Parts: sequence; structure tokens; C-alpha cells
Amino acid sequence: MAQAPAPPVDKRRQILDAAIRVFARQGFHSTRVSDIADEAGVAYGLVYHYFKSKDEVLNELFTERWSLLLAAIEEADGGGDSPRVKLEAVAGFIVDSYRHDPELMKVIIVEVTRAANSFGRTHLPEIRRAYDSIAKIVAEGQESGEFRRDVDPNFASMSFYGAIEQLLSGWIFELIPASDADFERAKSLVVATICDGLEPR
Amino acid sequence: MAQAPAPPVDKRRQILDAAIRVFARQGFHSTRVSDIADEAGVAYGLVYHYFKSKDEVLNELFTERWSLLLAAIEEADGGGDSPRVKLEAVAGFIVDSYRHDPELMKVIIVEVTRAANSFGRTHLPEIRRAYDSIAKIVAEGQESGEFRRDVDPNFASMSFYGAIEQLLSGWIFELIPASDADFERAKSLVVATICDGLEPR
DNA sequence: AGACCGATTGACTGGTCAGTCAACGGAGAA
DNA sequence: TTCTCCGTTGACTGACCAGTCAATCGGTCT
Repeated sequence: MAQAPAPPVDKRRQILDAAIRVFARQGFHSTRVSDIADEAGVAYGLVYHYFKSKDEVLNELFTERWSLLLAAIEEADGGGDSPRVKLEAVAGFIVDSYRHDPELMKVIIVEVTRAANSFGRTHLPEIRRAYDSIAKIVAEGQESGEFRRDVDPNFASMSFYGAIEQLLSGWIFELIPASDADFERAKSLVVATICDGLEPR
Repeated sequence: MAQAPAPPVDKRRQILDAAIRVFARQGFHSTRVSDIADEAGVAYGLVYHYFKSKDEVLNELFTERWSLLLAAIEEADGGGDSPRVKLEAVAGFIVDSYRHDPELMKVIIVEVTRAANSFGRTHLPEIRRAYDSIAKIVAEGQESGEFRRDVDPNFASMSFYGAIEQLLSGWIFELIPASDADFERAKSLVVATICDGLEPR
């Protein structure tokens, strides 16, 4: 009755991790299921033992990480910090996610968040929840008078998130330098750009 | 010797326009060449008379429009305006492009600009040229003292472009309202956000 | 009229994969 | 020892579709 499914957990994780690498390298679409199996060192059919389809593998990867992001944003909003500090926490979390696992973030951004016709559409509700949470932070900032009121919170949220995602894209495609120092600088600079603006005060 | 290829121009255009509609509706990947032909009201084989491949149809659409964008950015930079006005011109052009032909812009953004693993990669040089031109505007603004100097121009360029593209994405997916008034407001608000910042002055 | 030539047609082919499934193996239960 | 369960294997199939090509059409030139 009582079983110890030690290997199951193992192989499933192995397949997911392999999928991250292969998706990051070749893109979801030009990845064959056999590529994932090979990379994971398991038989083709085993992928279908643990996942309903190739799509489900990507869905799992996305959901796993995106829920962390949502939690992080909501946690940032929870504390009694100023809206600016909250935004710094959000930017920091996203940048650190990239630093911690660039391949996974690449997959999530390239194949889901920006893949509007396939997975982006599927996960729109979850993605939207992130935008909404950021908008909430902005709205609160406006109420407290720390942010100007003539910019729609949803609008600001899109700009803020768009700027960050574009930065990640820049790193992914090596359009801008991506050293540890750059990551750190980026965190405060996005927020500085969005909160203070480019023009000198 | 002298021929009047009146119909050729016609049918080719017809195919391109049909492709815009179908790509916008179904996405490049789930569009069959036969869908394009059907939508254009021509025979399957004719698509291959005018284009080397399905990819070439999309490439053509992208290049056609992107070269206009590049020209617009460079023209904006050419005049003697302040950097802020130049950025307004750039934002204005992109927003107007969307207003003028949302389907085409959707295709370009979704299938090329953000399709990092397929066409985005192919067209990286052209896409990058846009980022670079915007960065140049920022750099000039810094030299003249109209922009602060502690933000790297490439970084600012990514933030600015990323914010705009995210707005278009928001419109495309109906995450934010998209009336004519919204478009107009967006133009000045993106620039206001980036130049002045969210915090009150 | 007849020859020529590019535009147009659409049936067909070759190759590619996602997903299936029947069989194998090894660890515990009886 | 034998049975059972389930994780594991990989050959196979059915569907799908980009791109080919031989044939037809229709205008122009001689």
C-alpha cells in the first residue's frame, strides 16, 4: 500500500531540466520530443509517461516559475514599503531569476510570455495577474501621493514590465552586456528610469 | 521586349495582404500556405511563383514595414528638435503604425520582433538598428545636458522601446483599452513616463 | 494562324514528428 | 519461487504540410 516513489520524482525532474536546456537552445518548436528524451538520458516513451504531451512539459515549466513571480510581486506589495521600494523588489526578483537560471527565463519569456499565438494565449490570465499586481502597486503610490496621478496605473504597469522584459531580451540576445555588475545596476536603473525619468531633476 | 506586368504586381500584393490577415488571425506557424492562397483567392502554387517559401512571405512583410520604422527614427533624429521631441516622434510613429494597420503590426511584433527563436533571430540586425538609433537620440540628449548621464543610452533605449512594444501587446491582447483617444494619450504618456518619471516633480 | 512565354492551376510527393502501444525488467508481496 | 505492479523501453503509425511540377491558360508578337 505504502510506496516510496523515489525514482519517479527523479526522472520527472530530469526530463523537465533537460527540456529547459533543449528549449533554450533550439526553441520549443524545433525541439522534438526525442531531443528532450536524449538530453535527459531516458527513453522516448518515458516523456509520455510523466507528461500528457510536449506542450504540457512547457506548461509545467512556465507555471512552476511564474507562480513564484506572482508570489514575489504580491509579497513585495504586502510589506509597508514605499511604492518605489516595492517596484525595486519586483525588478530585483525578475533580474535575479534571470541571473539564477537564464535558460529557464529565456524559455519562459521567448516561448510563453512573448509567444502570443501559442502559449502566451493559453497563459494570458496568469500573465495578466502579474500586470495587475504591478498596476496595484502604482495605484497605491498614486493614492499616497508618491506617484503622479495623470498616468494610468495599467499603463505604467505595462511600461514598467515591458522595460524589464526588454532588458532580459537584450541579455538573452547579447545586445547589451550581462555581467553581474550589469544585473545589479539594471535593478536600480529600471526603477530610476521609470520613477525619476530620464530628464534631470 | 517591353512588357506591362500589370497583373503580377496585383496578385503579389493580394497574396501579401491576405497573408497579413491570416498570420494575424492564426499566427504564422499554424497558417498553412493553402490558407494564404485561399484567403487571397489564388491557387496554391501561385504563392510559390511570387515567393520562394512561406518564410519569405513573412520576411517581405516585416522588411517592408520595418524599413519605414528605421527611416522614421532616423528622420526624427535628423531634425534639430530636442531629444524629448525626437522620442515623441518615434513613439508617435509606432503608435500610428499600429492604429493604421493593427493586423500588420501584430504580425510583426508577435511573429518577428518577439519571436526570438525564428524570425527574430534572422532579423536581429535590422531590429538592433532601431535600438541603436534610439540609443543615439538618448546619447545626444545626454551630451546636450537635457538627459541625465548616469543611465546608459543602450539601456534607456531598451526601456523605451520595450515600454512601447508592451503597450502594443496590451492593445493586441485587449489588456488595455484601445480607442483613438487612448492611442493619442499613449504617445505622450510613454515619453512622459520615460523622460519625467512616475514620481511628481 | 502559329509560335512563344509568363502567369496560373492544383494534384501529388517526400519527409517529419507527435503520440501510441506492446513488451520488458526488476522490486517487492505472497 | 512465482506473481504482480509499474517504471521503462523504442519501434511504429497516422496525420500533416511545405514545396514541386507538369499541364493549362491567355496575351503578344510575327
